[in-house]
Amino acid sequence: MPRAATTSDAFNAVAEPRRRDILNYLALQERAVGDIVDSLELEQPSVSKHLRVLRDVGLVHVRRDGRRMLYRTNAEAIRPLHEWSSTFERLWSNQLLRVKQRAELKSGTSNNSDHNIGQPRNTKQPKEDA
Amino acid sequence: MPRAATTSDAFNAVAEPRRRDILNYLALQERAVGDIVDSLELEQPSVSKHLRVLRDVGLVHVRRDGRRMLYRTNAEAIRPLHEWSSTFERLWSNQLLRVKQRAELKSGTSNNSDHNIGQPRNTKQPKEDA
DNA sequence: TTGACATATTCCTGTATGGGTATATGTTAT
DNA sequence: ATAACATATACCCATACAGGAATATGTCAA
Repeated sequence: MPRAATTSDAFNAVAEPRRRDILNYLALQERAVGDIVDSLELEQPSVSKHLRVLRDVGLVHVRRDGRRMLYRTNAEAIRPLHEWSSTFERLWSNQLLRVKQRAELKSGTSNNSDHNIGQPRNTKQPKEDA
Repeated sequence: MPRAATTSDAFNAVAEPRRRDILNYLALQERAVGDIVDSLELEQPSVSKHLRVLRDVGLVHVRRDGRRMLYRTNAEAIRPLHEWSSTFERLWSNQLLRVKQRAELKSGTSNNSDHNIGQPRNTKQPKEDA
């Protein structure tokens, strides 16, 4: 099986840098395709294709204005991504803290006691190691 | 050109659901490959391959323990993802707010005044529309 | 209707997957 | 040295890109 479709979810859609650029660009104002082409310096067909993907995943909204199509980022659709990454937020604080502590007191006192993100499905806790 | 390599950055690496599962699993404790295999119910070679990708992107740390390899999530490497998605945080609040406002007062008073994420490169502002 | 303008879609192609299976590499125990 | 255990790599394959070029679709203007 190849990689999952870019249209399968926000994670896959956003993996492409140009699409992130587009989302940034469309975050505050709705814009016409031509504006994206000019501003991001991409080929028009390329932009249309990227927009197609973003649209399929719900990352952008579209509206017709005469002959133009106005796109705008749908921030809501980015939330899952943000929430998933937030799961690790406190971890990197801890990790930095740990490094600090190790540097200050040169004794090996490890503190391990975070929260939920542990076992996903089976919850089949092996030995343990830290 | 096909899609960018999964090892090109965290965004691409994390696009694969199994890899996110693995990162979740390795978030709190370092674990041996076999434990991941058992817990996530994946084939061993598959897990090794995913770990290879995660390792190349710096999303996990490895350490040898006898014949076992102990992996652990490197939360730091997830930050870029979190920061990018955070850019849109206030937007979805605003969008929800807007919907609310529209529902309450049925007059069309749009408020547009966010922050930076607008033009990426050229800064070629078209008309305006909200 | 015809043409200009704006955007979308189609076709073609090289390539990097991810899964499955088999096998190589590395480490410990006997 | 040999076998068992733990992981990593190598192969093979079907597939979904993403870019480029050409063309189709849709809308407004004259």
